[in-house]
Parts: sequence; structure tokens; C-alpha cells
Amino acid sequence: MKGKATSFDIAYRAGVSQSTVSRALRNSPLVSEETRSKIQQIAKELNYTVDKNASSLRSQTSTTLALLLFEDPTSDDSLVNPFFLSMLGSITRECGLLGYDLLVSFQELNADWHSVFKDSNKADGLILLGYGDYKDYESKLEQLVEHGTPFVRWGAETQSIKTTSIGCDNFHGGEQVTEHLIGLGRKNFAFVGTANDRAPEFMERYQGHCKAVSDAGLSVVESLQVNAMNTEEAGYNATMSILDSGQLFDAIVCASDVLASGTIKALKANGKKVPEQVSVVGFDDILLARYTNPPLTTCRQDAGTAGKLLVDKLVELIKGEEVSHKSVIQTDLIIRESCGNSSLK
Amino acid sequence: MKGKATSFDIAYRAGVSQSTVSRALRNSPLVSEETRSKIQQIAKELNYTVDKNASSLRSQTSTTLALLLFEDPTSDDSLVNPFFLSMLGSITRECGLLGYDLLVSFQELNADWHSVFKDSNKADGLILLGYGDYKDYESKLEQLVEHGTPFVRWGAETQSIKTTSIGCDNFHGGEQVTEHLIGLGRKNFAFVGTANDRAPEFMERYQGHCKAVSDAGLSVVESLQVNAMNTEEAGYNATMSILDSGQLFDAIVCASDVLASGTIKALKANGKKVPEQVSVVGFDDILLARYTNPPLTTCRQDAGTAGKLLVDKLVELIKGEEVSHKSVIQTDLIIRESCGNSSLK
DNA sequence: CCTTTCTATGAATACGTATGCAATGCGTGC
DNA sequence: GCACGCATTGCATACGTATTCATAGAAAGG
Repeated sequence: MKGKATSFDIAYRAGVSQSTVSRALRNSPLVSEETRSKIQQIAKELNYTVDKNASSLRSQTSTTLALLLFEDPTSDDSLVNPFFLSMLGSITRECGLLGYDLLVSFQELNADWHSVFKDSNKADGLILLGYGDYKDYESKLEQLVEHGTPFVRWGAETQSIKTTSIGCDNFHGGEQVTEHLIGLGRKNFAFVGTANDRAPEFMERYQGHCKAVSDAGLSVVESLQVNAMNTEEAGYNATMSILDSGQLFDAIVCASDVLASGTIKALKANGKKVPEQVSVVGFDDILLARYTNPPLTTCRQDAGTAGKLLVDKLVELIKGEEVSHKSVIQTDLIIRESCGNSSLK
Repeated sequence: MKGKATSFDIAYRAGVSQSTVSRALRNSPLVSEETRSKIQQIAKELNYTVDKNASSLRSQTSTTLALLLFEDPTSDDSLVNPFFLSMLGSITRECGLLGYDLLVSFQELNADWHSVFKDSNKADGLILLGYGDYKDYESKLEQLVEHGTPFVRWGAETQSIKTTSIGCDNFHGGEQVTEHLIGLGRKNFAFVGTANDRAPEFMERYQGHCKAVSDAGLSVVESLQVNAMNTEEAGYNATMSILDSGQLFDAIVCASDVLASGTIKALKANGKKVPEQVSVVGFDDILLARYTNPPLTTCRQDAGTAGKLLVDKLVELIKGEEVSHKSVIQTDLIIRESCGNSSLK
């Protein structure tokens, strides 16, 4: 046998036309049960596989999704938000279940990612993962919408346009962790990772945090909240600046685990005991949270559900179904040791 | 404008034939500089992108690589070997640089991964990442070879057939960590993660370890080496069994960081102080290694170089170039606190 | 000025599949 | 016995590009 078998080879052997072979293999009702089974039998014998390029070209659909991961390039290996990575598993798995292939691409934010893949017909839709400089980001999203490209995003809802996004209940999560701290007797809160343009979900967490503080009859001290990017270093620096300011606080709420890791380091470097003197909470429950010292109390986002949902929604969009603009995933408070226990009261 | 622009649209506007457009866009020397620039100009105006399906179908080449990641499905989110994940970044980046797209797929070992992608012409070659039940694994590799599918692997060299693989110098790494321990005065070694069928690289590390022990005039105690899969739980259990055996040891060499993490937990659970009573070393230097308590001394494999090399070699294979069967990446000893310092002597 | 060589282009075709449309055969109802 | 409907199948074509082959014109050489 020379080269790969084509549907014509099967047709010849089965004594039917190529059309019938194509139909039989796609389980069209237009072929009799008898010929179908004969054809499938032969296909198996010949190790036949449909040529995806030809198939996609003809049907104008690729059964492929593209995952675009936005990350600022960093120097070290940990160039990827660990939380996104843990979604990757569930995304690929769900793709497999639904019969889609997955193209993965890391994109810098200023790249022309909005046209990649879809224009070239390599993918039927896009999954966008990662935060962006929101001004530029939203304008690119608008282009996608104009273009009619199906896509879903992980993250907060966008302001200017309606897009389909999946996100966790950041506001509630912010409440949860703060209520936990209040329950332990903490009263003076700092917040690391206040919103900046790149991370509206941080803002939502902060707002939930504020609500819980207010509800408890306590007051939010503006000067104790510090803007920070999502890196350990930023968490470290933010915490240092809080310490330098000399203000009083007995708990630090961090907008992510990565930030919290830096916060704990900074506190230790300054001789502060965690959790005895200062409680620390994070957000995400990435693998690392179990290994900080002390282990980090945090708010878990279910990466498995998130990934599955992203794929499901995108496929619905591709099929032209009506899809809700926002899906919210519940958060779970994971209690470890970085906040102490109620004996602190 | 209705639908996407095709090369015919450009041809019409430029007053040339479609052939010329195709040539101009692919920078063929067969078109004059003048028409080329006119065509490229028009292409830009029309936001033209080559239809990859048509292009791939015609040229029988997809400029796409497929990354197959083998993992036993686990219950928790950390379903992916963290080390492999850190390679993902460099792999996608290198793919981008070389103009290749990347399909990512998690595969269970018993699946028909050997025929996926390549048969359907969706990818020009495969990158295999992950360990397998070696009997089954090698037979599938043989099928790939027979089939003429270009592929590269991360890991140890295969026994029965010649395949192109990239791996770190596991043997030397095993020596490095052991010599370090010996330098600190350790004399009685246990080893967690002795080779099983699924992880020949573990075996190489073990052999390097043994060499270093012998070279130092010490002896290897067979009963202090325990087989273990690459999970934290396995490391924990293996260490417990060593402890239960009641044998004397002052250092545990683990075949991976993940194992070492479990080992440290088990030691602590039994009241053993690390590193005062027992030194522990790992292998890989995954992110987690910085966060164990105490931070883990380990042998770093350069995931960045590894990923880049995998892609480079695969592309060479695809282009039909001669490629060395094995490339070795150097390892670096990363000293943290889990082994103690020379005051232990 | 005629032949030859080269350069730039166009015409035609193939890649392998999916599908609209036509055709065939067979059963059914009147 | 005839018209009609249904169930299968084949024919022909389109998807959009890359490439071989042929061609026209220009340059070159004698």
C-alpha cells in the first residue's frame, strides 16, 4: 500500500462510489445498514482516517478550538499563571469528550491575536485566558465580535460590550475570606492587589472584602490597600510598603495566592509572625498554597468546572445556540493555617 | 465585503491570476518585485489570511506540531506533572518562532495516540511527553517509526528502537545530589523512586546515585531503596515503609521533587527533623521546591532549553534532516535548606 | 534580423472530502 | 396496470490553495 488510504480506495474495494463512503463513515441515514457496515469494515482494515484538512476545507469547520493564553513574558520558568495551567487539563479533557482538538498559543497582549486561527480557518472558536491592559483588550474583543468570531473568556464581565465569560464569584469570595478573618477576631485589614486596569477580578474581590468589613461595623482604611500585579515579587513589595508606612494591621487579604506568597515572605523578613501577629489569606488555591509556610488559607476556584464550562459554552456558541453572557462558579473557602484559629480572639 | 477574502479576490483587484497571487504571498522568486508589492498591499487592505486547510491540503504539510502529554488521570487538579507544564511555555514559544502551531492533547496511555493527528494530516510531527508502561509504550513507538511519523520524546533512550529523544543527564544528576550529601557528611542513604517499568529516568538517577556512593567508598544498601510512582502520596508511603523497617539512614535521595515533598511530610509526621536528622534531596526543581519546609535542595532540569530543543529537533526531522538520536541537557544542583550544611559533619 | 535564453505570468489541475441534485429500483395504493 | 413515493446510490461540483506546464514578451547573442 502506497501512501494513505483515501475514501476512493475504500469506494473501489467496496464497489460503491466515494459519496457513499463519505456518507457511511459519517453515519448518514442515507446509506443502508448493509453497505455502511461493509464500508466501515473496509475502512478499519485499511487504517483509514479522514483527512482533516480536506474535511475542514470542504465543510468549512475544523472541530478545533484555540486556547489563547496571555502572559507577560517573565524571566523565570514560572511564566504561566499556575491557576490557568490547572485549567488546561480540564479544557483538553472536555475538548476530547466533545470531539474537538485544541490549539494552544501563548500570546503577548499587543500581538494580533484577534485574527489568528479563526481567519485562517484553523479553529472554530477561541478561548481567551489571561488578563490584559483593558483598554487595548476590549478594543480587540470588539473586533472579534464585529467579525463574528465565537469566543469565550475567563474573567470579569467586560464593560463596553457583551461577551460570553465564565468567572468565579469574586465578590462573594472576597466576602468569604474577610468574614473568616473577622470571625477569628481580626479587625484591621490591609489589602494587597487592589484593582488596576489589568485585573478587574481583583477589584471585585476587593469590593467583596470591603462589604464584609462594613457589614461587620468595621471601617476600610484606604491607605492600607496597595495596587499590585500578580507576581510574588509584587506581593512582597506591596507588603513592604505597608510595613514601611507604620500603620496598624492584623490581617492582610491578598487578591491571589501568588501575591500572598510574597506577602508572607515580606512579613517574615520583618520578623512578623504569621498567623500569630498577622493573618494572611490568598485567592485561587493553586498547588503552592499547600506549601507556603504556614499553609495558606485561601478561596478556591474550581479549575475543573471552569475549564469544562469554557469549552461547553464555546461549543454552544459555535453551534449557534443562545448562550448566557455570564456564568459564575462558586468559590470555596479552604482553611489552612495562615490565619490562625479562634483562640486569637 | 461578504465572507473572507480569497486569493482570487486579490487576483481580481490586482489584475493578475490567482497563481501569481499565491506566488507573491509566498515570496516566490518567480514574481517581479513590482507585482509582488502591489499584491501584498492589496492583501493587507483586504485583511487576507491564507486558508490553512486549503493550504495544508494542497501542500500536504500543516506547519502544526502535536504535543501529546501522557498522564494517568488523577482525582485532584494537579493532574499534570508540574515539570512538563513548565516546558509547555518554552515549547509554544519556540513553535511560534518557527512558525508552527501547536496542538495539545492529554492522552491516556492505552489510547490510540500513535495514529492521532499524523494520520489525519493535522500535524506534521509529534512531541511525546510523559512516561509510560514501557512494554506497551515501546511497541507504539515502533508503530510510529514504521509509519514514518516524525516524533521526538522527552526522556531516556529507548531500548529496542532508535528514536530521537531529549533528556537531562539523569545519571550525572544522581551523582551530583549524592556527592553534595556526601560532602555534608551523610553516609547512610535511602532512595525513593527506584526504577520501575514506567520511569527509566528514575533508574538512571539511581545508578548515578549508586556510583557516587561507591566512589566515596560507601556501600549501597539494597533494602533502603523503594520503588515509587511519581506522586506525593507514593513518596509519603515509600518513606513510611523505610521508617517502618527500622533501618538506619541519615539521608533520602528522591527521584523527583514531587516524591521529595511526600518524603518530607512522612519524616515530619514521624518526628524526624529535616535536615538535622535526615537530609532530603529531590530532582527537577519545580516551583514547589522553593516552598517545601524546609526548601528543597534539588537538581534542576532546564525546562526552557528542553522545550526549545524538542521543537527544534522535531522540525529538523520533519524537514528530513539528519538528527542525533539523543540530546542531553545539563543539570544544575540547586542548594536550599533540606540537606543542612557542612556543620553536620 | 533571426534564433535562443530568460523572466514573468496565466491556465489548468490536484489535494481529499462533503453534499446538492439526478437517477435508479422497488414497493404500494388505487 | 399505472402513477407515485421512498429508499439508496452515483455524479458532479466546490472548498481555496500550490504547483506543473505552457506561453508571451523581452533581452541577448550571432
